[in-house]
Amino acid sequence: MPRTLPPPPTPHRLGQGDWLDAAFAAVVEGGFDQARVLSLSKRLGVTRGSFYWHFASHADLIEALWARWYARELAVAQQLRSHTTDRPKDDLMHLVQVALAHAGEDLQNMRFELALRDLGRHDAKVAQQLAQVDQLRLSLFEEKFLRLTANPKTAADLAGLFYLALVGCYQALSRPNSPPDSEQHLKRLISVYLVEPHQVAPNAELA
Amino acid sequence: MPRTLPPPPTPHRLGQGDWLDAAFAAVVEGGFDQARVLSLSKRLGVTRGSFYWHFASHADLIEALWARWYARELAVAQQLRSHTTDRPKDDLMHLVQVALAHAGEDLQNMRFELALRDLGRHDAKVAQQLAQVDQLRLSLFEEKFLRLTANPKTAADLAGLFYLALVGCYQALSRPNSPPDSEQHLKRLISVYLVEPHQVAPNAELA
DNA sequence: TACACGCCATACACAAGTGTACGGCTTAGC
DNA sequence: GCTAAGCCGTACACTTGTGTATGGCGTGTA
Repeated sequence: MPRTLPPPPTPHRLGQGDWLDAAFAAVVEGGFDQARVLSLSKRLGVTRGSFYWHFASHADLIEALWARWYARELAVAQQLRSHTTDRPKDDLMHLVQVALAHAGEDLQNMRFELALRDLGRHDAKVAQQLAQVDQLRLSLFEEKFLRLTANPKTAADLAGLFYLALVGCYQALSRPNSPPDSEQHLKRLISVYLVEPHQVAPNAELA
Repeated sequence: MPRTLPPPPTPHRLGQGDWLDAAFAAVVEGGFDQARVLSLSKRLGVTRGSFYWHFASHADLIEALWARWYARELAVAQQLRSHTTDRPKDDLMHLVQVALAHAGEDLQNMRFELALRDLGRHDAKVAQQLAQVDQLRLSLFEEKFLRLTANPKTAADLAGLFYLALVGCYQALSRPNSPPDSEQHLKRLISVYLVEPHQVAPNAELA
C-alpha cells in the first residue's frame, strides 16, 4: 500500500496524485492549455525534473487526467443508479441537485467537464469517452423518467431534453459573475416544466 | 472604395478580412489556441510580415475576431426580431431552424460560439459580450413566447428553458460523428415539449 | 555504515511562437 | 515612366514550452 496517508512526513515530496490535482486545478481555471508542465511545476514549487519522473510526457498527464475523470463518472453514475426511492420526482430532482450543486467542488467539476468537452471537439479519443458518459447518463435519466410516464418514447424524449437543459445549465453556471440564485432558478425551471407536468396529471400552469 | 471586388487581380494579396476568415476557420477547427499568427500565415501562404502590417498584435486579431462575431449577432437578432407572422409557434420554430441549421456554415458558427464561450470563461471582456448576446436572445425568445402564453412569468421561464436546450444542442451537434438525423430529433424535442404544449390546450402527449 | 533506490535539480538541445526593424517588390497615381 | 505608398519577405532577439541525460540528496535497509 504505497500512498494512503494524505500528508507524508516530508513537506514537499510529490506523487502522481499531486500532479493530477494541480493539473485539474489549472484546467478549471484556464482550460487545458494552462495545464503545462512548466507552469504546474512552478505552482508546485518544484522543477520539471520531478514531473518527468512521475509521467512519461505531457500527453501522458493529460490522458491520465481525463482517465481519472472517466473512472469517477462511472462510479458516480453507478451510485446514482442505485439511489432509488418510491418517489420518482424526488429521485429526478436529486439528480439535478447532484449535477447542479453550485458550491465549491462541484463548480470545479462543471468547469472541468466543459473544458473536456472542448477538448473532445478536437480529439477523437476524448470524444469517444465523452459520448460513453453521455450515453450512460442518458440511460440513467431515462430509467428514472420511465417511472413517471410509463411511456418509453416519452421517457426517452424527456431524458434527452433533461440532459440538454443540464448541459445548458453548465454553461450558464460556469460563467463568472453568475448570480448566486441562478442555481435555484434553473432547478425550478427543470422541476416545473420537465419533471412535474409529466405523470398522470396533464400539466399545471402555475400563475 | 478600397476593397469591394471579392478576388482582386493579384492571386494572394491579403487584406484584414482574409486574416479574420482564416482565424475563424482555425478557431472552428481547433479552438482559439490554433489561431496562431505563425500557423495562419502558413495556411495563407505568406509570412508573418503580412500579418503585422494588418494587425498590431495577436491580441488585436483575437479581439477583432469576436468583435466581428458580436456585430453579426446583433444584426441577426435584429433581423429575427422583425420576422414575425401571425403564427407564434411557427415563429418560434423558425428561431430553432435558424439556430440549429446543421448544414455547412451554421455548424461552423456553432463551433465558433462554443469556442468563444470557453474563452469567455477565462476572459472578463469576452464574458461580458457573451452575457449581452445571451440577454438579447433571451429577450427575443421571451417576446415570442409571450404571444403563446400571455403569462409574462411563464413566457420568461419558457424562454430560459428554450435557450438552455439550444445551448445544449450546440454541444450535441458540434460533436464529431453526431448522427445526421440528430438535428431533426432535437427540433422535435423542442417543438413537442416546449413549444406545442403551451397555448390554450394543456398538452398533447403523443404516443 | 555502506548501499541502493526513490525523488528531484541542473543543464542542454530543440521547437514553436511573438514582436520589431529593415529591406524589396508591385501596384497605382501623376 | 517615376514615384510613393501598400504589401510582403527576411533576419534578429526574446519567451515559453517540451524532452533527455546526468548528477545530487535524502531515506530506508542490510
